[in-house]
Amino acid sequence: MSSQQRSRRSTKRVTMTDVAKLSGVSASTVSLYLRRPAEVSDALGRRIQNAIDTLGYVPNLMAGALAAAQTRVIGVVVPSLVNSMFSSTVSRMQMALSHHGYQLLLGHSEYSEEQEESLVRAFMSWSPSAMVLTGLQHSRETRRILTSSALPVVEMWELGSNALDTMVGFSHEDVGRAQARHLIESGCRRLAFIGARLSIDNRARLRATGLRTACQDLLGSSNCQIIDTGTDRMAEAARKALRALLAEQPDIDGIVFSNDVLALGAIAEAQARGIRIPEDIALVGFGDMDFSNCCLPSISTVRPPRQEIGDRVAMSLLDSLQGKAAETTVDLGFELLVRESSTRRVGLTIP
Amino acid sequence: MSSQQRSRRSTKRVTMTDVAKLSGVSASTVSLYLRRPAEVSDALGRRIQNAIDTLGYVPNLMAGALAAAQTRVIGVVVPSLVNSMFSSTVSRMQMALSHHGYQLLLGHSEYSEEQEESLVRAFMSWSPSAMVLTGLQHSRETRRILTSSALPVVEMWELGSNALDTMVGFSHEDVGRAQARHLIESGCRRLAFIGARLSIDNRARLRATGLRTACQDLLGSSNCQIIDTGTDRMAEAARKALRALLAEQPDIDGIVFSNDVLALGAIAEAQARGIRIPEDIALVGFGDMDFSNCCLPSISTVRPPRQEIGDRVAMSLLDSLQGKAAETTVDLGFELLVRESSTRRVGLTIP
DNA sequence: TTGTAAGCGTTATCAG
DNA sequence: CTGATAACGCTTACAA
Repeated sequence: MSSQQRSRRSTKRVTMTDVAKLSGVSASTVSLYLRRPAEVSDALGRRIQNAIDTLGYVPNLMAGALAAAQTRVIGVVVPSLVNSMFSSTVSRMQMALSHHGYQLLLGHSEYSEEQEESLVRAFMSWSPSAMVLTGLQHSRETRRILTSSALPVVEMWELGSNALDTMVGFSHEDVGRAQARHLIESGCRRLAFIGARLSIDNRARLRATGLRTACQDLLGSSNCQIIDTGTDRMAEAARKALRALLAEQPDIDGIVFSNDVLALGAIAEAQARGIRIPEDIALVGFGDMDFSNCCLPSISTVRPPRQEIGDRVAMSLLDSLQGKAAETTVDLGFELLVRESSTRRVGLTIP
Repeated sequence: MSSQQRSRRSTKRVTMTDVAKLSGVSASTVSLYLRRPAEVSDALGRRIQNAIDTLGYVPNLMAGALAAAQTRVIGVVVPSLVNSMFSSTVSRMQMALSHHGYQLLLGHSEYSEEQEESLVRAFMSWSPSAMVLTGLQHSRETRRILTSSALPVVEMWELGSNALDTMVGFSHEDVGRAQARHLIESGCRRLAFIGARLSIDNRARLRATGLRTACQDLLGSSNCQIIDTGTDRMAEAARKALRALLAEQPDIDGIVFSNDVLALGAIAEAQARGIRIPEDIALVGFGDMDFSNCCLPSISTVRPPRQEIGDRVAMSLLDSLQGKAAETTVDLGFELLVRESSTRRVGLTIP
């Protein structure tokens, strides 16, 4: 009758059972108290809380998640952590969601669909309660995994067709069009687009497309050069790009950049070559970075709703997590900020 | 003898048992195959892999973590996600650690000890395998929790005494001293420090202290004003701070900033007032931001080892996670980048 | 090399 | 409102 004792690793952690023992109730009551305190009598509640405090009990979320078959985790994939636009969004999401007991599992894809897929895979094994992706472009597998998971999914920072579930963002093509219209109204006639990472950054490409479309529509010319700089040392890459652009097309008078750092680099190059901004060339950036309003000339730019996106994603997530129906498309728009780099004195530039 | 059947939520997920059944082996063999494939015969291995593929099995990490009493999660707290210095570090950590199957649970404290504590608390319930904090300043409770957890802990971005476990970073006081020395060698005699968030950013304060110490040592004067701007709209705050500074002390000839955005703002203000940089006032920033080398004048600054910190933290973590002893102090140093904003023509400035 | 069975610390169900 | 007790899906000690 060897009542064999399986020796098992002794996790010296304080468990719910310990709390139950100390407070003289059953574990299920402790569990109930923790999850729905109102349903436990005051007397017991106090005793339990007491035990928790004296023991320093910390619930084991793993066990809880396993038993309840759900976690309070939300997987988030952004292209880059270093890009402060996405960080702002994530930052706001975290603030809002942590208030409701959710944790963010954060990953960056470096603008690669494969990386995104592998992150999604990794996140899925945590059985998250929801997933948030950036943009609408994903690998076939990513789409399949997410679709079949039936999880709430939010795609942010981009609007379009073919969404998985919910979209929160704005139209990048509209941004490009607005930038073009502004430059053209300022008197520019030969526009160009200088972007970083255009080959992989779908949203930047959409803005370039919008620019070109507007050129076509407003100027009747499809001659709008689009230049892709490398990915590193952006400001310097912009200088090089500007040099190349001017060599080929010296009469350029308006340039749109995929971000403000590029614009700043171009300003430096222009100053070095005696090109006047905005008189000779007007510039518009994207992102409204911290410095954009404080350089000389200050940079006209587009402010994306970076924080608003975070807030709305969180809101949407909380809604669907609580079973409420949420809007499936949230268009947050954007703001064109006209500053010195594109403000030409009237009379000088009207053709 | 009512052999009562507890009805339980049917998690329709594919489990390890399903895989086992389909491949005609036991669950433990599947488990073994997943963890140490070499110890399973090739034939079975192939069959198991097959079953996994056809079923689309995704391991449940919760269950695994619970059973093994350990997770592949590392909790990371940074002051701010939006500050790209920390993002770079985190980004590199994630790259390195994800290769070894670790996930990062990321949180930002907004430079508040209380927020940090509550994040640490939240992270602890995931029984992480390690924790990473920023800086050496933590609440008493945070220290207690971490100390008693016996987890590997890394404090990064700061060096000093009183570490919890391992430190990876550099000396901010040394940075301040180096900045002072550089300015003084360039001929400056009346220095000042303009910082954002000085009241809560311990590292910036340490740099200010270093600056003041060096002034004392090299100039024999403790007259080195330290100004704290607000936390928002930094570039504009810097303009205001510069104005205030000049009103009070018009003979200032060297200013150190707690980051490059502030320096950029000050440059704008100086240009607006006809103050020549660096001839009238020499400027040194901190952070080596993307734009620092591309504005006019380019900003002299200090490049912190942002990415190196991430790499070394990951390395250190992996070491201790594998039971190897790791260095407890890793000093990565920093680099003073002398650019136009502090390069005075010789002869002009020697007193 | 493979299988058996005992946990891991919760939550959910259901009976009191 | 409270308490037994059976899952949850996996790992691991141990036996075969």
